[in-house]
Amino acid sequence: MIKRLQIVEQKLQHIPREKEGLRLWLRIVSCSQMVEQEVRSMLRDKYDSTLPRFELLSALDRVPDGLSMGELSGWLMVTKGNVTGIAERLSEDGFIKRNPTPTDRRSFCVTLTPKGKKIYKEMEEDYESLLDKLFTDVSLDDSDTFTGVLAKVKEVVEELREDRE
Amino acid sequence: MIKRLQIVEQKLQHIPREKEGLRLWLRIVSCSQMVEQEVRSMLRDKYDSTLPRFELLSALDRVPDGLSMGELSGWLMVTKGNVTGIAERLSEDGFIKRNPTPTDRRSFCVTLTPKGKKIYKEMEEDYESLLDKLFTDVSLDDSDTFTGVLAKVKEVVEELREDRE
DNA sequence: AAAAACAAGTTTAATCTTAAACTAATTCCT
DNA sequence: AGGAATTAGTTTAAGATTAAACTTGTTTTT
Repeated sequence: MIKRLQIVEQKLQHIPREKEGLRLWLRIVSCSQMVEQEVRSMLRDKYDSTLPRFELLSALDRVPDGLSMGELSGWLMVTKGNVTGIAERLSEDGFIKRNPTPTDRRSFCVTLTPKGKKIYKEMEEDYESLLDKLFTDVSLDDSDTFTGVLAKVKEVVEELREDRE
Repeated sequence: MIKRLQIVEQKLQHIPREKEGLRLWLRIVSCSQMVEQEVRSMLRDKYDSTLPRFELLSALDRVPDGLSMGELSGWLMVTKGNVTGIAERLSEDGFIKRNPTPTDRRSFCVTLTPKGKKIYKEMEEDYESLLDKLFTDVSLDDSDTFTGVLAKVKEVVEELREDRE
């Protein structure tokens, strides 16, 4: 059985040395895909849940006062329509609650229910220990280098977007 | 208007310094999301196309003899059912062709049509110049560090998977 | 050669995702 | 105050994605 790692390397061989950005990008994507796959498997097998659901719960857990649908959309970096769907299902399962906002009748304040808090705590523990395992070999130095690079790239994207507006 | 960058940083503040792996992972994810968003916009606005379509064409462009559906699935790291759908739409648009394999009647050899080759070449140029722009500030040294880190993480994931089998 | 095991792709049902159009509420402008 | 512009969130239509069940063809085993 051929390893996915090998496939990616095979893919990268076709890319000339000058295009280092492209090379790096493809490596980032393939690594992300693999890690996400692991996280998804864990969430599905152990909690019958998904990554988007987990991420929404995670956002709410970090902001005990709750978030509006729009804030969730920004926080998760997905469209508002997307949040509507995920929140709907989480709400049906009783993990979150959509409270009316007194000052704005269009808006909700979404919060975790006790049930949601409880399940999230368990998920979070498994999630963090999985990532800890996967990133265990990464030194603090490398992590800092990495962080700097990612920040630069994100800055460039931000600038590009601002130019468009 | 609040920047996504700021939202991510806000998110990360809640994470204790010990959990460096988690921190790094969230940074990778948010950076990937932003870059992918840019690529998607470009492909949609300029080619009325999508990233999965582009990636399938890209795989075929690099292997002129063609790939089977299963090979495409491995190459793109997605399920076979997923490939079926994307290939179907690309085929309808006349960008790819599914040729029968003489030695195995279950299998196809998928190749680019001339039309597909032509459009891919144009897309590829835009894609590469976009990534070049986004990664322009990344030094070769940093890129090497990065590559090492990513390789390590992927190794760990591979090992984890092997253990499961 | 027949049965069993396996492999290549497709289908299905569910969730996710997006962009764009839409509804309803709020704010801004004059 | 009253109309215009903006904003919060939903809906819609189409594609992407997955896991699991399935169909058909190939290989292995006995």
